[in-house]
Parts: sequence; structure tokens; C-alpha cells
Amino acid sequence: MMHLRKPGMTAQYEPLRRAFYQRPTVDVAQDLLGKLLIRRTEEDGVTILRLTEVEAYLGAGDRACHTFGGRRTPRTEVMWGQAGFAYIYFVYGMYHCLNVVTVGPGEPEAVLVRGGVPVTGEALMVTRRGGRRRALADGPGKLCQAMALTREQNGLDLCSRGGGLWIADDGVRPSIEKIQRLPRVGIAYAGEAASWPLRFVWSPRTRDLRR
DNA sequence: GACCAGATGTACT
DNA sequence: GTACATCTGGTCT
Repeated sequence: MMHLRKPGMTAQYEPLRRAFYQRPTVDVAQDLLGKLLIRRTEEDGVTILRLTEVEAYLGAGDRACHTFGGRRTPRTEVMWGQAGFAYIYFVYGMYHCLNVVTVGPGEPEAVLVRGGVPVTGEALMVTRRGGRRRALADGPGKLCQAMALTREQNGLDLCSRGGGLWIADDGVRPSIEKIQRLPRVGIAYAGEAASWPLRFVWSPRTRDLRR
């Protein structure tokens, strides 16, 4: 597979600054494509994914969003806070989903991180995925499994390396025409919002993955 | 390939 | 009690 960075230099990537996240959620979602999701743990070291699929969730007016209608519960509390923090929740009794909070306090919007391709630490991701060598992180549950993300990482600040989870820019720029806008997945209950084109999918060719 | 059932815990009604 | 921002392994083509 694609090892485009030497493992030794991987942890040096600077976290995106908070201003990146303090923008309209749709802009943040689209701009996250091609960025590096970096995970560092004491036990395992560093794993990195390049993001290829995200969804925007637009807060109180979005029936598919956990904060629809202004819902504010212990689970959704992180979404109500500062942009640039991780909102991780448990679904279907066995999986986790990673979101990044956008906009700012009192505007509970977020981007669901749905998929990425391995850049560094692929063997470790395979181990975390129970030995499955394919489809390592092409869905939100798989992505969290490959990156060892659970509710323990809920509320981490992505603008700091201290929590072992951050997002960085290494200069790769998806070309706009390679990005598809589609309806979001798994939200048929959301009425009109189910058809909103808030899912962003980047299908990179190998050469697109280089700077 | 497509389709389907089952697994499972939490939030919320 | 019900629905859920999912995935896997089985079956069938």
C-alpha cells in the first residue's frame, strides 16, 4: 500500500489551527478532504490516515444532527463547545463515530469523519481491525477501530498534540472536480434533510496523494 | 457483486 | 420500549 511518508517524520506535522474549524461547517468538511488524521498512543505509536470521506451536520436545523432542535444532553455537550474538538459517540452497540466540532460555542455543528486511506502504521491498523487487511477505514466505525478511538477520546482538543489525536495539512490538495457531493448515509429518518448533499467523497488517484 | 439478518449499548421517548 | 450518523458474515445470483 501507500507509504508516502517516512514513519520517523510523521509526528512532526503541526495540528491545524483553531481558525480552520471556526468556519461554516460545509467549508470545513470539504477542506478536510486530503488532510492527515494523526493518532499517537503510548502503547502503539503513530498511525495516520488521509481523509477521503466526510459529512457535515448542521446543528439545530438539521434533523439528522444529534443537536437537532437544540438538543443538549451529556452526550452532545462537546458539540456545544469550542470548535476543533473531537466528538466521539457510541452507535449500534459496538461501534464509534468520530466528528470534529465546527463553527463555535453555541453553534452545535460538526463534521463526521467517515473514511480515509492509510498513510502510516497500516500494519497496526490491520491488527486493530482484527486482521482484516482490506477496507481498513472506509466507514466511520472501521475508521475508529483502525485508529483506536473510543469514547475515551471524546472531547480531545484537535488543535493540540497532547491528546494524541490531531489533523494536519501536508500540502496535498484534492482537485475540486474529484470531489463528489452526495446525500448522507444512514439518516433516512431525517425527512427533507436526508436528501441534502452534505456528504463529501474524494476518490484520489495514486498520484493525487503526493504533494 | 447484491441483499439481508443479527449483533449490541445508549439515548431518548 | 424504540431507534440508532454501523459492520460482518451468510446466502443468493
